[in-house]
Amino acid sequence: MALVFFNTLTRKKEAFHPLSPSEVKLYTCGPTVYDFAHIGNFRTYLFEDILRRWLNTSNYNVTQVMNITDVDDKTIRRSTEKGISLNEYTHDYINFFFEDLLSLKIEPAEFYPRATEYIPDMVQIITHLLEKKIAYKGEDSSIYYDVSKFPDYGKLANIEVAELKSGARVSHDEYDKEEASDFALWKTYDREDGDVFWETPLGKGRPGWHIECSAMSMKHLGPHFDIHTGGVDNIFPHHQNEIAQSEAYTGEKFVNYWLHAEHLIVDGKKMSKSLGNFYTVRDIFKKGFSPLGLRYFYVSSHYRNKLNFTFQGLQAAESSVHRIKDFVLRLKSAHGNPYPDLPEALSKAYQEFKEGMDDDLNTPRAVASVHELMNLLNPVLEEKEISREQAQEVIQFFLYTDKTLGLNLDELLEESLIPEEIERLISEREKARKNKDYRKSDEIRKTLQEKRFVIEDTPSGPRVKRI
RNA sequence: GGCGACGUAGCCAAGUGGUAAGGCAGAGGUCUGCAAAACCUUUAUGCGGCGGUUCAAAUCCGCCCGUCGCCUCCA
Repeated sequence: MALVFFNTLTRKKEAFHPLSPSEVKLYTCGPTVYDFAHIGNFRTYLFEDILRRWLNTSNYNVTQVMNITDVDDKTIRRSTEKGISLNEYTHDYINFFFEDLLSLKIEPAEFYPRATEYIPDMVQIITHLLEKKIAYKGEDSSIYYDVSKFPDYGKLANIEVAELKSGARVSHDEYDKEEASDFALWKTYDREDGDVFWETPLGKGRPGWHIECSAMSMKHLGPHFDIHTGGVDNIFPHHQNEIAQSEAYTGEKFVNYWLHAEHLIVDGKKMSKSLGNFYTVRDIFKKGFSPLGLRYFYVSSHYRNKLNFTFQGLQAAESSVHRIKDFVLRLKSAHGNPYPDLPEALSKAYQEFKEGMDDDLNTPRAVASVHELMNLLNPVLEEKEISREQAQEVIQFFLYTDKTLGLNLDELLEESLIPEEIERLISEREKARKNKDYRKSDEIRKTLQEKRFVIEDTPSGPRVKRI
């Protein structure tokens, strides 16, 4: 089976065909850097990482852009409150964001454009839209997009614009635009903006939110590209508006596949600071959970289903990661007789992993194939009925799956090399144990623990692990 | 009010017509000087409820119940 994605645009699973046979152009909506990103944000970024990794594994060359929104109402307000410049303020949160990406082993995108660095590109698009009479200047001198000029407006979210206009939450009085459903491309300068403004042919002001993504995506990926992703909350209005702006500007189709990640909820409820169920990834690590555990937790659910975060669930993920790591280390020291059924089991595992991933990134299915193989081989390993060469083949399978799952198994295998000094202590301890000198053996175990190695005695001798 | 998603074991989660994957937790066991870890066995006559279609339904249809999301700048 070939790779299929659920496309929000058609609300169907579609076979994936990039515009250019081996290249994929991918735009992923990134953070607004007004605060630390939370575990819900990272669910989406992790989904995008899995997407990127699977495309790579499927032999596509991926060019990924992730924008950084470093100017908006919140960043301006908070930097003003703190009494520092917008740049100073966002600088820190950009760094924190990259640290968090790194800790979760999210592979870097090719480009991380910042909104403030693309003002001229936005101005160019807006100017063109004004010339085409698709945009207009409102009573407050801000520039708005006239959605009635875009026939398919609302299609992405399956929303009728006619109903929008009478929507309960929209009050006409508050706006200087002609229709409540129109949206801002350029916001004219307001006192509250402080020293955040750009003098442009459009007037003194700052960009609206949606326009940055149109400008930055098209700049790096061209007017028409393959995949655009984000959280479900971005479907409307953000992504709809991007389509309207971009297609009106270029006259051609903007994006072929729109993929959206469902939200993470906490204890069955929307995460919010007032409920006390709001966590950043840093909060999670402070509680003693590992980045890989959190990664596995995200992967254990399909990206289009709501994911209910609980500490019990996270603990389960941690346990699963341990089990996988342990299995891989066991494989490393395997040396027995060849296991005749291995080739069949392995090819089945490869096939099921691939089928799961190809089916709209069904990670729970893919992960199950890994566990099934472990369930089959653990008893085999117990009986030493697998050869060193075969164990290597199984390790290759795990490394293959790990290119997508990202549990750092390659590093684990490298680290599993035990320094000579440690080996010496282990054999010394074994000697003491044989002589029933348990005081000495326990002492050595303690010493090893201080050097961050843990000993596990098994019928076939001691095993050592790094902690 | 409009649009939409979801409801499978104690918890998490696959499965969209052929008789319930997988994980965690629990229970029992193996191993062990102790410890820790690991490994093995085991856990849903049933998939929110009630009807219907069918030889066959978690899967299709209808109604109901429940949870949640979006509906103008929240991933």
